[in-house]
Amino acid sequence: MSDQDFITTDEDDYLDVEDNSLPENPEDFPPPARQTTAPLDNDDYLGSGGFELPFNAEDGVIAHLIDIREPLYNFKTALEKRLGLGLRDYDFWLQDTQRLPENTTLVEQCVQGEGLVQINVEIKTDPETDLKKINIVDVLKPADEVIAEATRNHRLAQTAAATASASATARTRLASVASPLSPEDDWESSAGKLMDAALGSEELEDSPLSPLKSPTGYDDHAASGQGPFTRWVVCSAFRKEQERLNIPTDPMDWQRAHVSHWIQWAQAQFPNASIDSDDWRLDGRQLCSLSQDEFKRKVPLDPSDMMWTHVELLRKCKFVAVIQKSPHAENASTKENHASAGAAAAHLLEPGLGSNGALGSQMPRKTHKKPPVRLGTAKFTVMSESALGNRTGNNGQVQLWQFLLELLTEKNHREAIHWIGEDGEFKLENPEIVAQLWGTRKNKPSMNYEKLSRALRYYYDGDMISKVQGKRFVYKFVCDLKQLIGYSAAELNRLVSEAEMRSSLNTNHNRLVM
DNA sequence: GATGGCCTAATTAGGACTTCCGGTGT
DNA sequence: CACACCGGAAGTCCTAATTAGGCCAT
Repeated sequence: MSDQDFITTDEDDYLDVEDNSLPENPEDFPPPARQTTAPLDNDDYLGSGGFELPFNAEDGVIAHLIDIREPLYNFKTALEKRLGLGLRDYDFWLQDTQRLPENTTLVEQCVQGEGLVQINVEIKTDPETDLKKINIVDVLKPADEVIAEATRNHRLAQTAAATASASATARTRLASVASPLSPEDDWESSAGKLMDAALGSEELEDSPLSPLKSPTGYDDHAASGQGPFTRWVVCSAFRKEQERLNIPTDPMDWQRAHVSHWIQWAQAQFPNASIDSDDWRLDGRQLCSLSQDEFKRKVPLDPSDMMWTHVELLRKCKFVAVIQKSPHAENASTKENHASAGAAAAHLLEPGLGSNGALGSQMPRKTHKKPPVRLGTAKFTVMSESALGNRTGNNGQVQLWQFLLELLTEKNHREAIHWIGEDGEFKLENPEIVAQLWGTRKNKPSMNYEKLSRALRYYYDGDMISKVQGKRFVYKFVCDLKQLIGYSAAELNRLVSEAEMRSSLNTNHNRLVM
């Protein structure tokens, strides 16, 4: 692994489709360990078990560098040393959902590769269950320079400890980027992340949907689309090919011909990797069970493990990912495409293009010559390619349709706005509440439904949202949500309904227990 | 002194609304 | 008559791209 940006594990609040599946709302999400976190200092040095990173007092998250091949009990020991606490009664939890045996390693928890990763944890006692948890909220792949600096600081600290006093500290100043790894990239949760990504809310820190944030500054980079790491995006071109050729979403179900088709595509996509298609006469099952060693034998030359990462995303997340091009490259490619004949249609399929290509061109607006609908910068790492913003306009700013989608994927806003049926229709059950929420998000306190509806009417000329005639407060997403964010309206509706149902069941269960 | 590279600040362009308002339909 | 809805017009806010100017090295 190198400076690669995997699917971030945080902020799965819209669609955590895993076992609990669905959008966990802010109030459902375990709060930062502020109240229950043991008092911590910021003295950083520690001996074995990794390197310390700054403790984020703001949200109670402790960042720590550790070799992912080390068993978790080593990490616990390191934490005990660092915090001066006994953590014997504490168990490791992954994002509050899955308990991890401490004799296992992160590698066993689906984090592939080797070397140092940054683990963000919170020490807490679950107020409901009284379980004592070392809750892993994030596993991040630090940039090389972060590791180098941590190592350097570690050595400095050791020297200081040896020469000065036992209290010598080496304060690491690691405000640089880290690349999130996913410790549990099953398909559904990843898909949920795609959803998050596509929604692309920019208000990472302020958003109530963002209970977690990286103490490393990753998010800033992610939000700005810059930073020394790679963004992976779902390749919409391949997705269309999949649909056209009936290639199953799950690579496990691929036949040899599908794998063959994919590897030929990959050859073009990863020209620097030594891919010999003859080595890939496999079916999907074989592909998915490929070990890293076997992969390396097939692809001995794989700069920055790009191809390997791609394969991992394919196997674990069930999507074909490509590297997001830089805005400049993106723009250049857009220009090239526009310059070429038939570009308008062709560039929709071209990887790395901004959504203006995919969406905007379809959505002219009367009052503006240019396409009205564009996604802002996504706060997440893996996103639907077509959902990426371009380099102009409101990049980084949430758009109304995104915001509405966001609300529509949260069960706790169903009283204000909810899906109707399976065709993308939705109703503002309480338009003024929705308007207020929108106004809050945009820092427009005087926002009301009248103004919000005007903004919605600007969408009518495009292919994003239309009005459902004759139904009060009912609008409809007329765009291809499946293509855009990976979920159709029907699926979103179903998922949110399920989440709500589960939530009410849990509530009832808790009532019974109490 | 001329040229080129780099950096930074100012300007410009454009997108996505926001605000206001007159009008229509139910 | 109330209210949802429509759409024109002007303005605001934001981001990204472009341009201008200063500094420095060659």
